[in-house]
Amino acid sequence: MGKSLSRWRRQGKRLGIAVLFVVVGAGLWEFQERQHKDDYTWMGVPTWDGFHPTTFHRVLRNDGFLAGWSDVRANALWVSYQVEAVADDTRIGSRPNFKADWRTLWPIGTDSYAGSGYDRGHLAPNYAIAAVHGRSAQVDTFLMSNMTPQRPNLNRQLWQRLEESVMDHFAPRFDRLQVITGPIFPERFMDNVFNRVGFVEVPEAFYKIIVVPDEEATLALAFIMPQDVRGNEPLDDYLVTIDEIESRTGLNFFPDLSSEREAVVEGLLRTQGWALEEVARRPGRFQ
DNA sequence: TTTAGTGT
Repeated sequence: MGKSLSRWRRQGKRLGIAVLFVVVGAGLWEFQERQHKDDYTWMGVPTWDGFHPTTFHRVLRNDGFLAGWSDVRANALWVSYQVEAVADDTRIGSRPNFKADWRTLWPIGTDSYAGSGYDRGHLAPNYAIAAVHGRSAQVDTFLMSNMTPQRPNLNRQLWQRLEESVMDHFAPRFDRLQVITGPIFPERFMDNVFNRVGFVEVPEAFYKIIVVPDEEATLALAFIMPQDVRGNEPLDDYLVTIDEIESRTGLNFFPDLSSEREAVVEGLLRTQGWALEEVARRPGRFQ
């Protein structure tokens, strides 16, 4: 009797220790996860309301950026990263090779865009991530989970000019920026469901949100650029409010923003302070 | 090939 009681106690103790390990481990994991998200986002990662297969996604952690991966669209619905001003003469390492990403589940190979007429367009950009976050982050931007089918005129010209403006014009003005970028799909899922490059659904447009993450004086600039552009259009032709991007993507950006500030930051189109006119017509590098 | 790529 006494023997079985002490064995029971011993087992109880072991179980207690195991539970303690799980609790502490889960707590550390959660802490680390939150830390990681805080480093790469501002006012929370994008969320969505209700259950919709087209907005449902899971967060992939990369070095230098997060990606909200949709298994339904085989696209990242958003990528989130921060940049800061770097020296004018900053050089980055040579372009890494594109790389398949096993986390996507879909077998998206580096050659799966070949002959499609679409470029493998970066969502989180090579240059900005490399210049700010280093080589291993740069390598992660070449994961196929960070690619989306983009028409060459957009990717190599208009979109490239926008990305260049972020690092060469906006970042030096404000020191630090929060950027969220991603694809936009036609309103009706069935209209576009078979419009794919391999497994990857082809977006009709792309958005980029650029925010000065200042508690008091939040400035935000947002763009939507369609696939079919010539490439030399002025950047400010594509300005939109964050609200418009939210309504076209079904996502909620900066969910931790108070509703009063959200109304201003997301609902109004304010370009004061950005000196957009200085870069809007700057030519691209590749034409 | 200056921060974007494809294709030979």
